[in-house]
Amino acid sequence: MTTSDSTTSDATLRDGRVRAERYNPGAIEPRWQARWAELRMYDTDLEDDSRPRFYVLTMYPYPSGALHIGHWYVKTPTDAIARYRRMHGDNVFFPIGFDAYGLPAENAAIKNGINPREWTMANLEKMRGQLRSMGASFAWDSEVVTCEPEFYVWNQWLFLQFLQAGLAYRAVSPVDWCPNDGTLAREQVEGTDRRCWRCGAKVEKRELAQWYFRTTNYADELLDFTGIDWPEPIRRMQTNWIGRSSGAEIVFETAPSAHHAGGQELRVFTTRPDTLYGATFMVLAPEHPLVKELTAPDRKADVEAYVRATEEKTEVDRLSTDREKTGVPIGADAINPINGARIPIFVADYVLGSYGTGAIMAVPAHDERDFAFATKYGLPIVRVIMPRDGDPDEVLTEAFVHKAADEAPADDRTHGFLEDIALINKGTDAARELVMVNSGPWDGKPAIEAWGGIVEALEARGKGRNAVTYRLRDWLVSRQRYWGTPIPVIHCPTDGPVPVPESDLPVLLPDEVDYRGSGENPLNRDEAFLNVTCPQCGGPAKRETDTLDTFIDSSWYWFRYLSPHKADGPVDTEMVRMWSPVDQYTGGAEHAVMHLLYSRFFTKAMRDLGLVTESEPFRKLFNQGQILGADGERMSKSRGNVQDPDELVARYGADAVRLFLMFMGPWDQGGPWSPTGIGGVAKFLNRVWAIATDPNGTESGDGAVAVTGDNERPVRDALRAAAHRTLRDVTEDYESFRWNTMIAKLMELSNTLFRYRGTDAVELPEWDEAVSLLLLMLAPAAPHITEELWARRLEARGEPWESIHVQRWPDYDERAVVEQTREIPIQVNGKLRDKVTVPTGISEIELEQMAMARDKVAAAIGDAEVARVIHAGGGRLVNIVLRR
RNA sequence: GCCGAGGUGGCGGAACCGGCAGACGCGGCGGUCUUAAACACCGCUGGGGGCGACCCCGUUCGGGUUCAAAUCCCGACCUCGGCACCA
Repeated sequence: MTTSDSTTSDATLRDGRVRAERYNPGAIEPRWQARWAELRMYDTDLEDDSRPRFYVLTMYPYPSGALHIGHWYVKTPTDAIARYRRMHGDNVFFPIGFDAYGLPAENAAIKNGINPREWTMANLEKMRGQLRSMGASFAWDSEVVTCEPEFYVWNQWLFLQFLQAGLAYRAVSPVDWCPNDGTLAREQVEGTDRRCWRCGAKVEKRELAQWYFRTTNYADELLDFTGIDWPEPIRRMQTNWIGRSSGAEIVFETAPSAHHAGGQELRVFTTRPDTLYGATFMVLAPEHPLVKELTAPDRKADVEAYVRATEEKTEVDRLSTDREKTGVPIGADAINPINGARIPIFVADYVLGSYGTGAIMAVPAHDERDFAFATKYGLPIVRVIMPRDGDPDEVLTEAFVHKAADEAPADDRTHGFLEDIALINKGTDAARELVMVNSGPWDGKPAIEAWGGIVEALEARGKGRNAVTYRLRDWLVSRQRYWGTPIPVIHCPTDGPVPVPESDLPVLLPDEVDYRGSGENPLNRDEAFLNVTCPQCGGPAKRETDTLDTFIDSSWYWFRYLSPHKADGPVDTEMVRMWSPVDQYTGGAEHAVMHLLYSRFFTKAMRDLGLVTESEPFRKLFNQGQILGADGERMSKSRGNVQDPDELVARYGADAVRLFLMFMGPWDQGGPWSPTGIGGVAKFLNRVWAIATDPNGTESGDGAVAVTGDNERPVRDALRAAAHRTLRDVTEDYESFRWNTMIAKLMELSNTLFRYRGTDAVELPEWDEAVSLLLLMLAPAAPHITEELWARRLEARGEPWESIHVQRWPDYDERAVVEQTREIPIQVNGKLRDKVTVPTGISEIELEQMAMARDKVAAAIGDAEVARVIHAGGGRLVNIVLRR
């Protein structure tokens, strides 16, 4: 391949010299992109068993219309990882695809009357081109597009398997409902004021029959991150989201009264069974199923009014923590199973229907919320735990909250509460100093003993047991939307919901849509889609019109990359076995409790269905930061602060944009977008170009002297030292994705080489080696310019072309990096006074003498007495300490 | 309120283990080249003082440990992200 034709922009200067060819990314980049595609250089032979496999994955984009700079920010450094691994000889798989189902397509359809499929496909085609303009080494032959039947049929198939395995079920329950977007998963409701994650509208509650996936089955396993290397904040967020609390379920019974026979069981969950004697009332959530039944006739009006008021109350009001507690008595009592005490029952909205059993035993002495409620309504407060030397009659002014588990080692805590009985034995002495009071036989005993002892006592009588509760809910997967995977279910008037037989899959999503300008699911009006016969009885039935949450697609798409067109199953189990888990995943932290948790759930569920062998999807995860708009706000079309990468690419080239994004700062940090500074990396690339194409150029630095016989050796050593030290340090930076310092070091090397430009040094083999190393080190980050310069080097030597991207990553030479001399800072009393340059092997005594002999050092010491001299860090620094 | 990340020049950031604070780049100032501008190239650029060799101050703030602290400890303050009556 000839390389020196199209980029030439030679100009003859007035003095007759020919100006060297300038770096012209606009000419180079598309040419190499086409060449790589033509050679299918990045398609992966998945069967290749001869090399180590490395699966690099970046979160697939939603085809929203156009790439923005944020896509570049995550994808181009990920490409550098892929290219770097390839240079280590790995068989790298770096696929790409599109998360093609989702709301924006429908919103566009409603607004502009465009068919969602056409809209999506047009965007997708445009974005394919943009993705290619990155010069990323994607394995395009493995592309997955989730709105294609060959993909979503397996969503349906998996749904049926889940159904059969009891991992999917249908239930009527209050769901989060967005007026624009319909049903939302709990994770898709954001903020205290509960807004839709997509459109920002206020989310309401609605009672609907919906499909769920049983994520809670895996709650405990999802808490276990063994074997995966994920950022601590993500693990924390998931752990908190799952919210495991260990405690006890205790059975209260209603007391007989004028209107009620009593004996009705009321179960509560508590993390503090040790406080059972201090329970002075009970609270039911307004949604609690027994509220109606237990309410006394004379309390009915009040209770109903309260329950209705709760329903009407906005979620903002209900959930704000600092709101005053409210509630009403229902006119019934309960019996405390431990001591037979009769305590009143209230309904109050500070108890949530959706957590635990929807009912609590209230222990005002030891719970802040219960304390506030009891104080407000004048209910008794009975202290049951106090310090060993405390006064049992002391009046509490606030709840005495002391979680025994706080005394246990932090590692053993789950959510700050007692993990299990075994933990009690780990309680420290401080915990043992908290003793029971007002608790019958337990008085005087340490609270941490009562914790388990009381549960045991209850258990013996069938009134309680150890129990674990999670904040995690099952995953609501139904969406009242058109543009998604149809749920493969048929509703029959006689047989109820009936799964579509596997042989009838896929249930194709009809392409013709009639929106009539409303947001209502058009499937509800599609008679051909709707009317079917029941697979069981053959009678007329209706198809389910809800579609699956698009997060289902992203919960297993990376498995599908390994066999995107496989027609007889969702995954190729053998390929998955070879390639799983993904070695390196990159994407945004905003998916912490959604995609990244769902993916773990799916992997475990698919494992239990025998489809995959691994339990975790992604071995290593890196969360890059987010690029904000110049205004510091999230980039969005509506704010008008979106940066279009195409403009930058047109002006500076893809390599410069890639480098600039990497150079901005630490990758996990992100930050507001500002194009100031992109000129700096462009200048760097220009210099690299000048160094490689025109070493004799004159517009160079003047730091280096001409090479003569006298100084040839030091120049050679200096060139080698610069190149090999850079290689040593840059390799480390690549390994830990520290792009900004990696590029800074390459800039330093190029600055060094630039200073030698135009001198005889460029005739030395060490110069050639340094230039070669510079290109190799830069290749993963700036693939086009390095490929071009590499090709020219080969051409100049008459060697056949071979891509720089298949070269081996070089090893640095230990001998080259050894320092002959070293500059040692000399401190007096910790203040820098001078520096001395000494041979590296110098003894401490000699160094000390040299240091003392320096004028500045002597002046700083004056006539004070030297107390001692510190030689720090293996001769890195000398500190002379004076006697005071 | 709870959990997490962070606070270093005019700006983005570097300093990984306590050991020369400010690498690298942007911006700014001065200069070379040019009719001019752009490009390119060279020099200076944390603050203050001094003619000067140099000196003092300086990593959000206040304490502490240490020969030595941006780095470790204690206590504040501020910014960002997540969760939010979870019994």
